[in-house]
Amino acid sequence: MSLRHALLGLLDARPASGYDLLKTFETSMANVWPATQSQVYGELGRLTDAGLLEVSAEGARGRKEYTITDPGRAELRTWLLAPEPPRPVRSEMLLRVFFLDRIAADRARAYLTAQGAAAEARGAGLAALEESVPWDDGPLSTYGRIALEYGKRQAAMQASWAAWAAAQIPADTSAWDGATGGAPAGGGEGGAADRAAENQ
Amino acid sequence: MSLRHALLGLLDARPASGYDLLKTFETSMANVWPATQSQVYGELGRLTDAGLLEVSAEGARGRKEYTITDPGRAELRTWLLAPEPPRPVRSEMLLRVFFLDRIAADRARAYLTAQGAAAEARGAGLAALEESVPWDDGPLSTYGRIALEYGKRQAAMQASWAAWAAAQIPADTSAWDGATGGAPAGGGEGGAADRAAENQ
DNA sequence: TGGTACATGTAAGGGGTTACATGATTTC
DNA sequence: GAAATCATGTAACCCCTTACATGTACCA
Repeated sequence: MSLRHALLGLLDARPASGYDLLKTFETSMANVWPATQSQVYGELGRLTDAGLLEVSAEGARGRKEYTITDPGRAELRTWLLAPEPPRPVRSEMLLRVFFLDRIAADRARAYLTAQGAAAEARGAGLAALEESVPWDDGPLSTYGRIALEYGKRQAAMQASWAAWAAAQIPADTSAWDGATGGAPAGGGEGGAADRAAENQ
Repeated sequence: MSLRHALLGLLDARPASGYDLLKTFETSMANVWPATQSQVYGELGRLTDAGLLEVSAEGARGRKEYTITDPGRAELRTWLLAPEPPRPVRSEMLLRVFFLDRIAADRARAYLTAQGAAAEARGAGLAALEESVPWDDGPLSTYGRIALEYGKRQAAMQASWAAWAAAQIPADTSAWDGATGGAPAGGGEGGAADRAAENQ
């Protein structure tokens, strides 16, 4: 239930309306914890009912400004300090890799190359962003740079992995014929790829 | 709707029962695309209704063995070849980083250090797994190694990022007092951290 | 006055998690 | 005979996405 904590975190910095928060979710937070209009308004209502937020002002056009309450701040700090168990990770990309032996080798290579190109584009976008931000020595700059650095390193890792991976597929895969997609037939020993993805 | 494709991919290799598939989701696929019992049995029913699977045998204890059909294979290949738009990514860890200025610097440093240790443990687990698998030159080994390598590189990247990040937090943060969590007050210019996370 | 931005809300449906519920077969 | 394993199914609930629905204020 982290949308709740994202809202508390943003409102802990300054009061805001649903509309204000929504813009943040569509821009700044878009790649960390995106949320839709429907979700934001709904959760603001629930947080208010729960006493973690309160409506501190009502403005023109039905605008409601929300302010975090003491219980809300307590909840935020609890969440920040509690090492909750990591949620299950799903990677559609790795799922595809898992089954890439079902398509022709050149198609598989093209898929990996495209993934690499996409990662490089993401990395370039982040580098440009880093240049455009006037960093200082304050906490916002420090943690902002840390978050941005994660994205840059992840993009770089994905790009180099994809290049490496594409090169792993041999130019001549004629020896694979018959083994491709065909059942290893044995009643349950599982293929190497099965075991390999464990603990990814 | 990738659970569907995970099931088709597994059944494209060999027929299996829901119970068999379930074991795969709890072990081999656990870190690529985990799924629960509830989900697997439900989706197998829906896939059968849709004609992408068929019940090819019924065994003891009500066991049903599912086999992929031609339309099922076609759907699998379509999915493998279609570059669908990437789904939104959510990272609870980065969301916490985003708000780490709300807690004391030593707590923040401890959080990052713990993340690094967890990543190192994952990496070690993958290295051990790699050692234990009898790799060959076949397609299963090739794509299995590629998937595993992704996990190893990601773990290494996370560990080194976490170490770097912890070191970014200055030993003396007394200069941060007052700026921490306090609203920049301005009506919407946004802090550096906001902008920094953009496009992560 | 017409368009854009501001501003909030609801409804339907998909996918996932947890928990409940049941029964057959094998193994010790 | 008891326990573990095999084997399937259902119900409730949560979170998210998309789409529908409505109305106000500002600006050119």
